[in-house]
Amino acid sequence: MSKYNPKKIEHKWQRYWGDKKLFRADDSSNKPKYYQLETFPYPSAAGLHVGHPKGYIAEDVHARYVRMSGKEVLYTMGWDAFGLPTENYAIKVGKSPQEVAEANIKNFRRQVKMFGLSYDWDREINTSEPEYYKWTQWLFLQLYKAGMAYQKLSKVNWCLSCKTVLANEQVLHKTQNTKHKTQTNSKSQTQNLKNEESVGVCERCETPVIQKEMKQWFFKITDYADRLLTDLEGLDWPEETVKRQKDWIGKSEGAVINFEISKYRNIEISVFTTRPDTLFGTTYLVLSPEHGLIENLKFKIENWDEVSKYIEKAKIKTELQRKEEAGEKTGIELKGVKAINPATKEEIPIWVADYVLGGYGTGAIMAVPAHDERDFEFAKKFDLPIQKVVEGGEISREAYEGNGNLTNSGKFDGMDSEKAKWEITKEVGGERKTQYKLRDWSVSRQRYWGVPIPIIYCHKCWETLTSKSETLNKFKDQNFKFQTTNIDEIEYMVVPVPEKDLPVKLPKLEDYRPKGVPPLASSKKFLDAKCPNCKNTAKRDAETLDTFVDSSWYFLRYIDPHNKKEFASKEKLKHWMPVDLYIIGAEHAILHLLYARFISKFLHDQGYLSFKEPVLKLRHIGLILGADRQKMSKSRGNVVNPDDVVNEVGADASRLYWMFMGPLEDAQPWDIKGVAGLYRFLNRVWNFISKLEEPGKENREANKILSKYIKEIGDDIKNMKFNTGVSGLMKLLNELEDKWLTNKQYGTFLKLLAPFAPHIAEELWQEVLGNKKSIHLESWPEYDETLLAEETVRLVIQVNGRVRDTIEVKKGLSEEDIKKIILDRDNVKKYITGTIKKVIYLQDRIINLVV
RNA sequence: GCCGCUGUGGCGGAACAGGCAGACGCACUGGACUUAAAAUCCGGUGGCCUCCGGGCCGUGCCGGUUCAAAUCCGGCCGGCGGCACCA
Repeated sequence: MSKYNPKKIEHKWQRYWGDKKLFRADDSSNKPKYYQLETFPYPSAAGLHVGHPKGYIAEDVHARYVRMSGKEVLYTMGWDAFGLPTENYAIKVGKSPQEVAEANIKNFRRQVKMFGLSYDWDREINTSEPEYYKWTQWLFLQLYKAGMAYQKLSKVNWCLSCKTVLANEQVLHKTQNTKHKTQTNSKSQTQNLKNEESVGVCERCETPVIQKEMKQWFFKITDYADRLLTDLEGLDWPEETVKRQKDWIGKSEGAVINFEISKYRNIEISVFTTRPDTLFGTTYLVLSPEHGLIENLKFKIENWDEVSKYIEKAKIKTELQRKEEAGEKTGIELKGVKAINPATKEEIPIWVADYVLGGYGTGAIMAVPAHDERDFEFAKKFDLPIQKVVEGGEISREAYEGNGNLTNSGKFDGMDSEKAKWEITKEVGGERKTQYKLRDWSVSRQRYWGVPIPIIYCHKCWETLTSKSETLNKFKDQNFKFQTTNIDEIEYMVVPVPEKDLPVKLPKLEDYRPKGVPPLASSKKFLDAKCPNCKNTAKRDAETLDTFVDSSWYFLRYIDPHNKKEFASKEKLKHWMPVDLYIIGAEHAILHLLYARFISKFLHDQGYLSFKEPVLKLRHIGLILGADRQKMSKSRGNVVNPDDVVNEVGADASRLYWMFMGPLEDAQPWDIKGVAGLYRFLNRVWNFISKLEEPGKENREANKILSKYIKEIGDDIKNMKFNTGVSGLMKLLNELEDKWLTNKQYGTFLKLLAPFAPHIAEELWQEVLGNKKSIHLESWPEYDETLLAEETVRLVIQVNGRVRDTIEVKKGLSEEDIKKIILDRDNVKKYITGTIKKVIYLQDRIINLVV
């Protein structure tokens, strides 16, 4: 008998499955479809780390089980290849991003393949290939046509020295004082950090980063806010993920109320409030530094110098700094102007403060210090009046934010605040309004390694447009909601690249380093374009799309990855979508999933898709931590490379170990020592072949045991409890160990093992048992109910709630039967000191005698 | 600060839906085999006490509900993650 040698068999079967295309997803199969999706990885230079395989193996075990259960499974892999880290790495090593990405993908593919995952490799995609990004650009154009893609000025992180936009993750959060590394108490360390002033600096040159307004493309995701919220109902998603999406969308209901400016009654300040019932308690207004009205009031503001200085300072603060300072209120009064409270008709002061955000609501608030904690703090600091208008708690040290009956509110006194909200809104001519925190999705990136934005800017068209109305009509015919833009003081017509000209290919460059303009702008060949409309010279948009756009629709491309006419055929989409199971890290709970849902809804509205929600069932994978229980990172030096693990014990034992470590969604520390147990287990499976029995001498007891575990292990996989599934296999083998099995019985065992350890199962199935077809084409075994019913159970006997005895009994006995049997037992009699007052009996499980 | 998750042996974890806490594995340990070691196989392993029959305690802490609590309720403490002035 040969010894178990994973190296010898694993590669062999991987090639066999690949050559036979065993896991090809058949579009025209008449089996029920099942679409399984997992995060397609970002192929970094570092290669796979041990966190990746956890989700992949779990999906593979599940996919193999679902196939054995008679479904046609679509399960494949691709590469989210565009993105900043690759570009930066390429610059660092002096290669092109194309070369780097290609090498990374090659390495990732090799690593992924060594686990023997049952992907349909014919559907592999790569977001950085023109065949893919052509459709990303097409998607952009559809959004543009529908008026869902537009340009506006927006704040970006800008490094004055590198002259480039920085992503949030490129802004280092640097503290002014040096950290004391000897400090061991983590609590006091956090305390220290909080007291230090921090600034955002460029990761490359350490120059402080400022906020700069730049023209950026946005997708109008806010149009879908309400549907993104309500359609979350009914999805089989982790509760916390649904909640986080809801919080992110941030729906709040309130009213917009206008305040007149005293003496200048034609100017009004609009505020959004969720508490119009507290209007009588509004003792001042606050504008955000960005508020447009401030400039309008310039000549009426007596302390303009101070005000403009405050505003300038506030504007260059990075988002990080603003977050840091949260709680420390600053602000300045606009002297010389007053607003009129529409409820009390009294004059109230107007302030500017950066605790009011420009991007939310109307960028201005009515301050009710008695009933809002932030207003309260501000009022205390600047000595502003506090007027209580809701009967509730004391207002001395903090605001009362609850509901109650009104007071000091004229004719509304005594009214319940919920009711008063809308009564008061009506009284002052306000308007009920629903507000969302969700902002439009900024998609422009001033970087090279991404999808070029398929837009051309034409000055000539703009000139004609403004002089001749027939051009205008021409654009109308094209069904575009036409837009114009201003770049460096020159006006342009925004002309979308015609679909027939897609893809706009990403050119190779000499130099990828940022130089103040996007890298693509330095390529004259790329930049110069013929206007598709007037045929004159025009220029291309030189920026690229956020990589979240690439990944917002990749699961649609898997369905029809080689389609040259459409992003995917309608029939195929209808057949395979929506996704039946998506396993993804919790870090993607908001952005990626929100964007994917948004794009699906958009394409649905455009008539391309027949479903509203792309993912029916979602599960998260927990992190694999280092042996030190810290997040794995290069700097901590606790990173484990999966290559080493697979080299050591083979793919099957590794797969089992990943699954055995613990629940899928929990984080677990990596402990290589644990792998040994799984390797031992597989050896025992292998060595069992010396105990195979002739047919006809089937051991009935073994069938009972098998039946029990067919059910248990199948249920575990279905419920994605892979850890107990593996322990089930071990228990099963332990229980079979002293028995002889027929080939058929051993084959049943191998089928249960097959989803978890596909190579060894295949080897034993074909080479030892002599089967001619792959075990992975077999059906999941059926269990015998009558055998399950024959099993005896161990009944627990309690007296006064304490376990005093156990007894082996047939299933299904009545309380009377049980009592007859147990009352004679010494262990029971011993504890029954008086009369039995009460008996609690749970059939086949427990009997409790209360005396 | 707010929100979410989480706390079980030396370790990873198990325990249907309130019903034997610690399955399964790691590590450790006793034995068999071996000249020896490795591998393998058989056994032990929460703590304390024991007259060796067993008894008591035990799932972060305090209290409650129940015949019965790791599980349900109230309060507190620790760990992890997310959000962060959203009017």
